[in-house]
Amino acid sequence: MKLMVIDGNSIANRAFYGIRMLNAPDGTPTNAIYGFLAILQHAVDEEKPDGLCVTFDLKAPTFRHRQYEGYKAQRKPMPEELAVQMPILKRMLDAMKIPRYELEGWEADDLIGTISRKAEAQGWTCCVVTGDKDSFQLATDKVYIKHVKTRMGRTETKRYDRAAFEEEYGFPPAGMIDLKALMGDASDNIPGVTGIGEKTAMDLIGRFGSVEKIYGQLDTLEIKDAVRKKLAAGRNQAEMSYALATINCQAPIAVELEQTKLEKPDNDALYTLFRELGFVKYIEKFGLTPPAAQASRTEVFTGACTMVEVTGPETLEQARQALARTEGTADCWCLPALDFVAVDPETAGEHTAYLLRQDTYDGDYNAALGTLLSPGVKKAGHNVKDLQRALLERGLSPEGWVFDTALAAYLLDATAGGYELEGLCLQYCGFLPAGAGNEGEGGQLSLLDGPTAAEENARRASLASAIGCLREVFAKKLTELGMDRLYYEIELPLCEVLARMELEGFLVDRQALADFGESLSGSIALLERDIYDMAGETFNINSPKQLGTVLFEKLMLPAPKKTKTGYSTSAEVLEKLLGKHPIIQSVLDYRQLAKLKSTYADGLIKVIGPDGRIRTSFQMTVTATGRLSSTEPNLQNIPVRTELGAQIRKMFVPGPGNVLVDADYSQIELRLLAHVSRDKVMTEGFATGEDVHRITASQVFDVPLEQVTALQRSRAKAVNFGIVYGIGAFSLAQDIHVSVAEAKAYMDSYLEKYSGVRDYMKAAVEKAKAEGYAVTEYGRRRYLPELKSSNFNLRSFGERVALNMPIQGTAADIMKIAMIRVSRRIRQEGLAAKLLLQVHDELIVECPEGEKERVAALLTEEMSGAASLTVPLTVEAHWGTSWAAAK
DNA sequence: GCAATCACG
DNA sequence: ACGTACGTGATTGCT
Repeated sequence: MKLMVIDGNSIANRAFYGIRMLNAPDGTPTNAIYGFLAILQHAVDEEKPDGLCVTFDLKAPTFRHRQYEGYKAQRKPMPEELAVQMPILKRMLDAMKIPRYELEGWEADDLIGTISRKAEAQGWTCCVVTGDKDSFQLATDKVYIKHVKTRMGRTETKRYDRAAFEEEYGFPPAGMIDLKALMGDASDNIPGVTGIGEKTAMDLIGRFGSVEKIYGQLDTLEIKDAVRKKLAAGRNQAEMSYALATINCQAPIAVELEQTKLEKPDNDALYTLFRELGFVKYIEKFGLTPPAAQASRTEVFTGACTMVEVTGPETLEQARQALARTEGTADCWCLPALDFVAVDPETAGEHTAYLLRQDTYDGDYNAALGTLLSPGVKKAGHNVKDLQRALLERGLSPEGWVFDTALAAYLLDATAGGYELEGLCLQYCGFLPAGAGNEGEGGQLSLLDGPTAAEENARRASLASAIGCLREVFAKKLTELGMDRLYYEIELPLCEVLARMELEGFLVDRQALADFGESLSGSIALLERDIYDMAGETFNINSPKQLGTVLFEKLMLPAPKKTKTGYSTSAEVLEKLLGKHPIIQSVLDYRQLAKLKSTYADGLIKVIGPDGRIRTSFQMTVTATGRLSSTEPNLQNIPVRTELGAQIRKMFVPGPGNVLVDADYSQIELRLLAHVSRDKVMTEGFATGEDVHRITASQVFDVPLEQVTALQRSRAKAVNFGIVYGIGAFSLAQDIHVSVAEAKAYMDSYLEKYSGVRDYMKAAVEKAKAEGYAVTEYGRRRYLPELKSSNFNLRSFGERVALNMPIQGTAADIMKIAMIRVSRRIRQEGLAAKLLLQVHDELIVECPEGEKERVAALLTEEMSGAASLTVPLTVEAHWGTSWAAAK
């Protein structure tokens, strides 16, 4: 029999510091709980114990405090973020039916010692799971320590039984006490002998065995006289430290090993807890089901309805009629794969769900889909933009979508990370759709038998009905949070605009891209040879590790300032070394060309469609601020800043007879800063139509506008940017290569001249602190639990975000409004123009040559008119026969 | 699967 | 004393 004893506080601590911040849906930090569970699971899997229990420290002073008042005196209190997790962690253990032991006046280690001795006495093996070394002294032939280390989010364990301990330390486990008696323990404030550190102590114990033996023959030991002196002087300290470090295995607790035997968790309690914490994965892993009280609700959405598979004209007509009866009420739910349509059994008056699948439909599947999802049927879906794109690809109408559960979840919490239907359903509706977790994740179920067709259909029905349930909950919440306009008038209408943009794609000149790639290959080969020559060896220049070794060890270039897991070889570091060795320039050039080739030349060629066009995918639920992002490929980071990189933009072209029109907002974020801060000076500056950075330079450096130098303007520009990001003087100094004092002077001068901005910055942070979130002019939120953190860095980050999010986010809102307006105007005016791309403050449209003036004017009007601010919202539009030419 | 790097606004 | 700017995504190397 084997007992596993877990050192609760120690493991919670490891988990807390080793795992990135996690939050439950309500904002409660959960990283320590999550990590504890992960470590627990891992340890149980490895050790397969028969019994399991956890010990905890209590706040009350222990007998050691009475022995020595300095004991743990300088120990910092547990961080608030961890402290709030402890009661929840204990609740979790209770729900898991894992006994936990804590005793006033005793430490967890004493309890562990007591329990392990008892287990040993009854012939059990005992495994102690801890992150500290204190309990190593407990190791015997039957008791071993499983030492847990977390680093970089990974947990590693090492087993210390008596033999392993002796091998590593060179003396038996009990020597651990003697070791501490001599060297002390800073974290517990155990003094040890003054002047004796780890090395000396290890040596002494290794050679002479124990404190007792050392003091018994102190005068004759073969040691340096200095050490002998220190030992003699510290005898009292050593004896007291010995006592403090000794784990007392006689704690008065009643432990019945029988009680520790593994039991099935309390399903209802654990389900409820995991649901509160948002631990969807663990609900699946533990096979938990909703408590009976919630089950009735689940049933409505899963098993209770009849399933009609639409397999031909007859069933199609039946489904069409059912849908017609529900017209206008949005009770048709569509699965992401566009292969399932369900009708709410309650509102439709009949408990029926209709399933249409391409593989089982006998007839024109597209036509059937068009019938079920016609514009007149008001539909709710999850990721509507993708559904619309799929419909458009089949030549069907993308209209009639009135709710998107993914978008709603995103507006409710933009930093949640993912918006899987299963997780949302659990979090907001209180049940997990049937069959969730039975697939994927390498679960055993899927390895044995796949679900039967009926089970699979039930799963789909359940998922589809989750959309119906979520819609009810979300619609209410959006209204409560004042997000109706943002949702129904911005996000939802934008879906169709984006779906059409994705479908359209951007034509690229494949041949030119290939030629460019070829020419890069040539240059890269030359640079490669030069670099190898200068290095005196060949190595992988793409490997920062190898490059670091060559530059800083072989060529002995001056020690780089930045080190994390080795040398940093970033462009920023290399640029500082530019004059020192010719290899640096070559490496920088190599890096630039390699990037252009791999990511852009080769990377883009790979994704060109058969019609020569590249189709990106816009993500609407990714960013914390409300911006879009672009993936597979990312068309929002096509090079432009360097001349060579900008070549790539020459290969983005219009179709025959067409031109590209490019329109971008001029300084939209700074204009928004002027607007939201109501700063008089900045607002007036924008009203004059002068260059903002120039105006700022004139203000900050106190010179007339016409005397502003190029250097002053560029520094002012950096300050302008920095302010929007909530920068500090240090970073500004780094950025523009001036002293910190000088940077600070610029910022002070800036905030004095633009005092409205200073007031705004203060007010924005205070407001976010009071309300718990930052918000845009259109009501988009970003929750900021960081603002309450006791961690200085995390809190400072929250403060910068509180400044930046309303600005970046409002700009994103305005651009979304503009896109919808532009799209409507193009349709109203009957133009052939097509929106192709959005790059945050820029729109690219392709249109026939003859439309270019009208389109440029239209873009300018609709973008400028998308918001009315206290400053003009200026737009610049250009056209040309490539993206490069249209800038 | 993560870290380092670098492309964009 | 700390540690140093907001928001993204793709590629590469390495464990």
